[in-house]
Amino acid sequence: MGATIKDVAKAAGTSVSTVSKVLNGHYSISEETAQRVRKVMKELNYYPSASAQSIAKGTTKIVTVLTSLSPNTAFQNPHMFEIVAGMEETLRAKGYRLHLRGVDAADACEVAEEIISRRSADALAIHVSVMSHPLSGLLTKLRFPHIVLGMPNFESQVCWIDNNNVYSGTIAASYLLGKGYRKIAFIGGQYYDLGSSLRLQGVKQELQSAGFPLEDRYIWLGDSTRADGMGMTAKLLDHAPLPDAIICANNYIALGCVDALHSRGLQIPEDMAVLTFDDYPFSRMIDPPLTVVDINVRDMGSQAGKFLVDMVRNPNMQVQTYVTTSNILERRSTVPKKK
Amino acid sequence: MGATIKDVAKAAGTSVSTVSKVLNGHYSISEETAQRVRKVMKELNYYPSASAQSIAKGTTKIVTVLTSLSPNTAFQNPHMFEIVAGMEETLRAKGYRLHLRGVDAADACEVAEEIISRRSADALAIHVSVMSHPLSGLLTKLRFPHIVLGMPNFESQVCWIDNNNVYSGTIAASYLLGKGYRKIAFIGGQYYDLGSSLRLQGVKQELQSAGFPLEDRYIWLGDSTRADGMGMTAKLLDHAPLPDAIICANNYIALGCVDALHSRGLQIPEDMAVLTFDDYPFSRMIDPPLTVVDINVRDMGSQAGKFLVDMVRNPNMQVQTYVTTSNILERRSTVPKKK
DNA sequence: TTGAAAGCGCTAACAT
DNA sequence: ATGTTAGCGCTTTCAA
Repeated sequence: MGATIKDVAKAAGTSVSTVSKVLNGHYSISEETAQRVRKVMKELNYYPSASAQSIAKGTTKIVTVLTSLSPNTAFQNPHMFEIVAGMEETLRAKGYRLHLRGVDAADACEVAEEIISRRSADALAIHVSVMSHPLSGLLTKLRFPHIVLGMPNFESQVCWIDNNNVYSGTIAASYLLGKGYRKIAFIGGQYYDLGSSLRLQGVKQELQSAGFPLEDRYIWLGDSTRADGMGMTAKLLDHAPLPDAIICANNYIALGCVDALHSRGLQIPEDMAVLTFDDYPFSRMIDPPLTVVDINVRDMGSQAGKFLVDMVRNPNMQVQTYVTTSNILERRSTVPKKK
Repeated sequence: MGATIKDVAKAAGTSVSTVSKVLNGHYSISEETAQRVRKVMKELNYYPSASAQSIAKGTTKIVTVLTSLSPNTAFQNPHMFEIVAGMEETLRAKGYRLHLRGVDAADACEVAEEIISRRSADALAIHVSVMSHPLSGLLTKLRFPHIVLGMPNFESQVCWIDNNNVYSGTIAASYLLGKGYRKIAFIGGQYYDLGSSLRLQGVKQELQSAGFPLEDRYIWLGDSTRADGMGMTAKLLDHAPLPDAIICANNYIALGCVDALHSRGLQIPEDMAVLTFDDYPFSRMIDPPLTVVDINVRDMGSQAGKFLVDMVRNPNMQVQTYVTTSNILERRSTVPKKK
C-alpha cells in the first residue's frame, strides 16, 4: 500500500501529468494510453492520495456535520442520525465524504470558523439545535456553503431545510377524510410549539376546504407529554358529541391519548381512530400500532446533501430554504376491522 | 479565511520553518519568538491547512467508521450511533476527526482497501454487521489500525470490542437476588443467538454460585420477537410453581413478556418482576417502565476511539479484544410498591 | 535558536 | 497527444 502517481507513470512509461490527466478524465488523452495507465493502476493497486488532491485542487470533497452528540442523542433524537445517514448516502454518490463533528451551541461558531479557515471541509451542515446568531452571521458574511438542518427559530439569512409541517397536517386530515372520518379532533402542543402549531394549521386548512371545518371544542393544546396527552384526550371524552378520530401532534401526546382511550374501555380504531406524526420505533410497538404521517427524514438528509454539493459547485446559488414532503404510513389505529 | 504559513512568517518577520516549529511545539524555539508568532496567528486568524499537514506528515488524523447506513438504521439500531457519538467525542479530544462511511457487507472490504491505499484515514472502525472474511484478512495482512464494533461471529485475528454479555447476565441475576427474588426465570433467543446465550450463561453462573441454581423448567428459548416473548412467558405461567422474576434476553422478548403477564391479569412487579437488557427508548415508555441492565454503549465507543489512537501511535500493539462493563438502571418493573 | 531548501503527491498551465 | 515544470501549504533535515 503506497503506490504514488510517480510509480504509475514509471510503470506505464508515461509522465505523471499524463497519469493525472487520465485520473481526471482530461479530454486530451488518447484512449490507448488511458487504457494502459488504468491497467497499471489496477496492478499497482493505486489510488490517488486524498490529501494531495485536496491541496492541489484547493477542495476537500468533505462535508462536515456540526451537531450535538451528547450522551443519548442517538436514542432521543434518532431523526438526526437518519438525516445524517441520508446525507451521507447522496454525498457519497457525488464523491463527497462526511465528517461528523460534535459541538454544543456555545462553541459551534468557533468550530465553524476553524473548519472554514483550515479548509478542512467544502461545506457545513449544521443541526438547528446548535445554531446561534454569531454562527448565522459568520455563514452569511463568508458566504460559505452551508445548510441548517431544521428551521432556525430566529430571523436570519442562512439556508435551511425542514419538513413541511403544514403540509403534513393537510395530509393527515385528507387521509382521515378519505377513510370516512368526519368528526376529527386535534390535540397538540402549546401555541409556541412551532411544529405542532403548523401541523394544526394544515389540519384546519384541509378540513375547512373539504367542508368539515375543525370545531374549536375539538382542539386541545397542552404540553408534549404523555400525561398531557392523557389529559387532553380525557377532556375530549368528557364532552359529547365525541369525535371519531383524533390527530395527535406528536408521539408523546399520542401515547397518552392511547392510554386514555384504553382506560375508558374504548376500542382503537373501532370507537375512535388515532393518528400522529413521525414514525418512531414505538409507533409500531404500541397496541394498536399507530398510523403516522411520516416526514421522511432520510429524504431530508438526502436533499440537504444534494443542495450542499450544488452550492459548492455554484457558490452564487441563492436558494435559501428547502422543504420536504411527507406521507402516510397506515397502520391499525385508523383501519377498523371488517365485520 | 485564507492566511497561510507564509503570511504568518512574513507578518512575524520569521521564516516559515520557524512558524511550523511553533505550530508543532518544537523544543528549539525561544519562548519569545513563539509568543510573537502565536500572536500573529491570532491576528491573522490562521489555522494550518488540514490537507497540507496530512500530506507533509503522512498522517491524516482521521478515523473512518465503516457501517451500514441503510434506511431506518437510526431507528432500528440507535446503539450504533451512540457508539459513534462516544467515539467521536474521545477522538476529538485526542485531535482526531471522524468520518462516517456507509457500506454494505459486500463492498466493505473494497472500500477499506481504497481508504487504506488513499491514506484517507489513519484507522478504521468497522461495525460488525459489515464484517466479512476478506475484510478480516485485509486488516490483519496489512496490520492496519482497526477495531470491529461488536464481536465477529467467526474466528479471526481482528481487534474487536463488545460489551460483556456474560457479565451483564451476572449483574442481572445478582441484582434480582439482592432484591429478594429467588425463583428466577430466563426467556431468551435461540442457542445461536450469541448475545442471548452469553447473558443466559452469566445468569446461570451467578445464580449457581449464590446457591439458587437456575432450574431448567425456568428456561425457555425462542425467537427474539414480541410474539415469542408472549409464548415463552405463557409456558412459564402454565406450569407451577411460578417464578417470581423473569429475565428477558432482550427488549423484544420483554415486550411480549409484559403482554402475556398483563393478559393473565398479573401485576408487574408485585406478582412477577421483569428485567431485560439494553436501554431502549421504549423500555421506559411501556407500563411499567422496565428495569434494564444497560450496556453503556457510549462508553464502548469511547474506548474504541481510545484504542484506535493508541494503535495508530504504537502500531505494534497486540491487544486484540476489549470488553466493556454494564450496570443496572432500576425502574418500576422490579420495584414493588410498598404496602 | 533560526533559516534555506528539499520534499510530500498531486494538479494545471504551458510547451512541445 | 504528451511532457515539463511550477506550485499547493506544510514539515523536516541540514546548515548556519
